[in-house]
This record gives sequence, C-alpha cells and structure tokens, in this order.
Amino acid sequence: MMTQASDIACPIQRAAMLFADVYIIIILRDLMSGPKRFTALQQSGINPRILSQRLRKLTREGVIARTRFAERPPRVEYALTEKGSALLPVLDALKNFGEKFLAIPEITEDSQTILQ
Amino acid sequence: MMTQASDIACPIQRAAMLFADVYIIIILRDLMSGPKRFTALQQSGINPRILSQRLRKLTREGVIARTRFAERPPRVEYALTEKGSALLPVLDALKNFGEKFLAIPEITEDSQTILQ
DNA sequence: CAGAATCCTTCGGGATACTG
DNA sequence: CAGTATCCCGAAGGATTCTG
Repeated sequence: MMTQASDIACPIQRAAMLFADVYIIIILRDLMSGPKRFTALQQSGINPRILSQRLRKLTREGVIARTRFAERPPRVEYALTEKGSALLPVLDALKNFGEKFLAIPEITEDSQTILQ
Repeated sequence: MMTQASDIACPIQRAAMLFADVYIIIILRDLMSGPKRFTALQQSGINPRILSQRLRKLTREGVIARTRFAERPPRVEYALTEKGSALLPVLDALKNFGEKFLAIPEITEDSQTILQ
C-alpha cells in the first residue's frame, strides 16, 4: 500500500499519512505555544537530522513557516501557519485521550515498597 | 529517544507513541463503523502480517477486543472497547482537517488538458 | 546557531506461501 | 477463515562530526 497521500479518497487516511509520526506530533505540540528556534525544538529529544527532515516536510506541506531574521547573529524561527493552527483540535483530542486513558503509573514511596 | 510511552510526562506524546501509525489509524477508522472481521480489515490494503501485529498491539492496550464466536465455521470479530471509542474525537479532528486542508486534486477533463 | 554530511545498524514492511 | 512463518530488502533512525 502506501501510495501518495493525495491519491487517497479518505480524508482521515490522507491526514494520517502526513501526521502519523511521533516526531511531527511533538514538533506541532511545541509550536502550538508559539514560534520556536531549531535549538529549542531539539530540546524535546529529537536529533538534528530527524528534526531537519521533519521541518522540511512540514514546511513543504504548508503547515509551518520558516523565517530568517536579519540580525547579528542571524536567527531562524519556525511557526505554525493558518493551516498548521488548524491542527489544534487534533492535538487537543490526543491530549484528552492521553490524560484520561494513558495515565502515568504513579510511583509513590508506598507503591514502590509494595511493587517489589 | 523513544523510551516507554508510559514514562513520558506529556499526554500528547504518550498518545502519539501509541497511535502515530498509519495502519493503526486505518484500523480504528474501520472499526468506528462497527465490529469487523480479520478479512474485512484486510480489505483496506493492509497485509496480514502487519494487520495481525497491530491488532495484537491494540488488544494489549485495551483499545479493541477480540471475540471468538463458537459457530461453524468459527468466526472472530474485532470491536472497539470503551477506551477505543474514546478515540472518536481524534479521528473526527483528523477528518475535518483532511477535508479542509488536504483536498484531493480534482482531475477533470478540462484540467487534464490544461495541465499537460 | 542552524543545520548538512557520513556511517552504520536495525527495524519494519511487502510479497508470498503455508496451516489449524 | 484467521492468522503464522519466511525471506528479503530498503528506508529510517541514532550517534557523531563538521561548517557557513
């Protein structure tokens, strides 16, 4: 399978073929709170090669925009476009689900003792 | 990166680590309309090895449930659990985005002529 | 700072054939 | 029908180094 996203009739599948990727979701999450620089995005634990790849893809798809500021030293920022901002509902839905159904197993002093 | 999903503090990332996969999203989409059999799910173009893998993962995570019916011949059905149904908002959001921003390039007779 | 280049390894996927 | 088993390959990812 896995042809071109644009060839697929189902909108869910088209969207999935673009965003079903952990790194992309992390990047989008990070950008939801405002524009970020390359180095800032790296802090989420994405190595530079992967990050660069994904940023290029998202830019190509019009989901984010790259801006170079003519400063000394030059600065580059990535920001969501209008199209990218339209993904907020997706991230919100993921967040709700994650909070309700994928809770972190609490490690209290007590439970640690018990669990051994 | 890519540790255990349950270790991650961010609920979006925990959810992403489970569902950021084209095949899983397709399976969930198919099950949203009701329980389905293995063969039916294969029709979406997923090969049996991948399908089997993903069904096992989703079952393990409590997102879907497998039911064997004692018939002749025996029948197996996969259905969303309550947890799985809670993913509807995610799929809905993906669908809305896909419809609005990832339209299929229309190939009309005219546009074909023009595009050459 | 914002990446590109290189290397190396592994994992994941497609195809196909087989089975209780 | 509902999967499992094998094979085989390309692509993707981690780590590290380098540079305009």
